[in-house]
Amino acid sequence: MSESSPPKRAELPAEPTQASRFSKARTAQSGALMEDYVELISDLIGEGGEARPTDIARRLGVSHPTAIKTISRLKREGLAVAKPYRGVFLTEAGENLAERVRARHRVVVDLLLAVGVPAEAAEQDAEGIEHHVSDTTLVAFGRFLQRGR
Amino acid sequence: MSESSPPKRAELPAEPTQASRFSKARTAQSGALMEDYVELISDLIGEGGEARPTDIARRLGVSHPTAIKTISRLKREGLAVAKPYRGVFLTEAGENLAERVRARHRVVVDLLLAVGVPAEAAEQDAEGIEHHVSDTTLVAFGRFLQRGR
DNA sequence: CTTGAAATGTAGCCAAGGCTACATCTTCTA
DNA sequence: TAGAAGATGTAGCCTTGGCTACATTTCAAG
Repeated sequence: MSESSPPKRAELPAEPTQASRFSKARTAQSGALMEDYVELISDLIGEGGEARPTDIARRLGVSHPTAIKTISRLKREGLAVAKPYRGVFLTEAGENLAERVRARHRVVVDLLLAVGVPAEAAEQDAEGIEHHVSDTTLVAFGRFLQRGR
Repeated sequence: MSESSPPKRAELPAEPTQASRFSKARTAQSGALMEDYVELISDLIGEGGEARPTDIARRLGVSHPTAIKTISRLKREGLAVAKPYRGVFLTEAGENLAERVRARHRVVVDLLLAVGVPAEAAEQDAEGIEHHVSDTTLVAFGRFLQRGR
């Protein structure tokens, strides 16, 4: 193919940068649900000693079959274990993930509060925001909070 | 049904609050793609006078059929218009949305920078975060930035 | 020890958002 | 002005994350 032919039309520079930004945002969003489940299961076990699909569904605001289906994926990905009609439990990997998610959630909420977001909105928005906060940003948030106190 | 029967098991308080938080986070994420498309289309038209599906696909990092399918949804929802083999254009509603999204994006990036997030990470993360920033939080961000300068 | 309510699980449906493969249209250029 | 290249569009498939409807299992009262 001849390299000499000039661009036919506008020819934008392709910008792989922007494309990868969008891709990454979408990919991040994919694991978000898993993170929510894992964190919630960990919380439920902490609160009442067990995590039942029905409680998970209720807390997440979804139907119980939806919860059960997602729990299957959790099992498939090695984050949880569950035997039929018994509760759900986290694997080592699941617990680790839960702890990381919990820590990140705290930092995000604290940061929102620190910049003046009302408590209610901070909790609300953090639920969505946290899944898109990279490690780099998380560290920056931490430093900012440190400075502030 | 007899109200007298005591709870059989743990009986958690149902917490509609938390459930609705999660639900809202998921719903927000649903419109995210539409917002990205609308903003990008607006940008492309601004840059080169037209928005072609191929360019949209490239900038978003998806295949062109995916872009085309999403553009159909944009049309279906009254945000864009397009005639076959001609470019894509925004309706009044689409333009308005684009402007709001653009403004919000700026504020989010600025806030991240203001709290010390490195530029690269700020741009990267803002792409995902912005879709979960409520009006309340946006206003708070604005005030914080105001104070800072 | 029976039994019925609540929990759990299964089947099958839907829309969104991806993809590849293939078909068709436009447009630039030789 | 005829081709070929590139843009556009269509078909069909996949996974995720929802749902409802129905079947099965547990378990606490009676």
